[in-house]
Amino acid sequence: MGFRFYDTLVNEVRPFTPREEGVVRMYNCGPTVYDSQHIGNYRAATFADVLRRSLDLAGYEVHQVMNLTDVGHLTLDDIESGEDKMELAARREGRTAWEIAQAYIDEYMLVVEKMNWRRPLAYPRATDHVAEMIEITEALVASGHAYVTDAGNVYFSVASFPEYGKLSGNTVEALEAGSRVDVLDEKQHPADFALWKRDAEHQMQWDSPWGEGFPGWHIECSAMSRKYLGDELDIHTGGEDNVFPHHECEIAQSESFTGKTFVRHWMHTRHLQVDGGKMAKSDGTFITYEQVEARGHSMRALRYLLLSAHYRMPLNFTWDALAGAESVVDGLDATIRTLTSDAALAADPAVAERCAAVEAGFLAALQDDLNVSAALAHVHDLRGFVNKHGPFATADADRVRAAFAYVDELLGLDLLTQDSGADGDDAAEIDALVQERIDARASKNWARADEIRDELTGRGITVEDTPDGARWYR
RNA sequence: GGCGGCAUGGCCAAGUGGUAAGGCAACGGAUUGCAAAUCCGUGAUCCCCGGUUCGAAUCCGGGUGCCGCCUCCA
Repeated sequence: MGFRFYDTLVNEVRPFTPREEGVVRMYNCGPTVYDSQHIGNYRAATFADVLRRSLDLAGYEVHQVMNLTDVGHLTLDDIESGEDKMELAARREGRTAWEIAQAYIDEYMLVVEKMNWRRPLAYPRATDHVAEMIEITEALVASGHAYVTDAGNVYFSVASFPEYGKLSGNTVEALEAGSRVDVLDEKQHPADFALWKRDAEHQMQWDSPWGEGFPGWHIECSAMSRKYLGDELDIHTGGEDNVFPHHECEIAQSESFTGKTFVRHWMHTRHLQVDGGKMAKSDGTFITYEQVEARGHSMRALRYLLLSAHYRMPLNFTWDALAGAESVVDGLDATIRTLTSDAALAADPAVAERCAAVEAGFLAALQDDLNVSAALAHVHDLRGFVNKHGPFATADADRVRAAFAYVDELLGLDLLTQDSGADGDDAAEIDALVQERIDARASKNWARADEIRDELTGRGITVEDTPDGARWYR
């Protein structure tokens, strides 16, 4: 069975078939780097990561690209009052737009590490691809899909693309009627959007056939996806807000330019809510990894929380929910940490059988439009099975670890490589204390035993007594 | 104002026609010197009203609430 994904274009779940067998070309709308990313942005990136990892797990060769938007992100339809996000941030922070972009890209890459998102083939920056954008814009002007105004701005003409609106369900007529923005005289239709802008105040300027200026926002994705993945993409993802106008405009540009179907499968994720309400970059109420860590939570827990809900369902972030996710991750760690094997035992056929069933069920759930919640039920089944099983034959223990490694290809929690802290500088000292406690317990000196355990606890070390002796971890 | 999505036990969250997955928390029990980890057990008729059906969380209609898009935003 192959994958089935919801396709925003047709509003239903349908079979996914890439253009080239075994290869998936996927473009993810990435961050705009004029500010820190918040956990809402993390959800979108985690969705892209889950999708990518699911395809990896199923054996596809995934050609993934995620853009970094570092220019042109302004209110395209209103040049008079519109403000470029980069320019605004530059003024706010007293730095140049270029410095702003680099600083937030650096921070984003830090989050990439923390959230354990697999790296795409490329993270192209818009400012590095202005030439490609100009190339498409020129062609669109030449073919009559775009026009140049007296002011030197270039707009795409939605009237030239009859299918405009097919992704979002908007119609050109409805957009015109519902327009809340004053129509610019220079635009032929209120829904026309900018491909190139001239603004002497703008810090970022490039030469173009229409004079110095900068590119519109939408054109970057058409240009960069084409450069790295070709004219026809298998999957294009983004947040639900990207459906309109961004992706609608990309379709118009790209398909007018190439004459081919731009994207075979459009996938969008719902926004994250916080305490039941909206969370947006423009609100100033956003939560970042810094708050999560300051509250003593791990990024693994945040990752688990964000991936545990279906991407098309609302997910309400609460600190309670994050604490719950922390418990789940701790539980998985505990199961793997306490997994024991005994070379004298004979293999139990039920182990390999159960592991295979878990893996198969896990993948099948993912193939069903990324039903991660259902997939997680299989992980918990494996966990319960292992906890109840007792010591494993060596080969069986390896099989269990392989099964956890399999699901971790998706979960990305580094389940098998958690550091127990046993190789720390003070490990020998801790071993000695643990041994002293063992002796104390043997002589029923509970006071001393508890004293030692309290001291270790204070140092962030947990001691567990088991039938096989005591063990500790940080 | 227009368009769209969602509403499942304390919390997170699957399930699109046949008598409600899974997890977290809580509580009771086992185990433990006490813990930790682990095991066993306990909870919902699915926002409200009406309809279709032998049968609905699942389909249809109405209502309420929340969210999103229409304007930069994952």
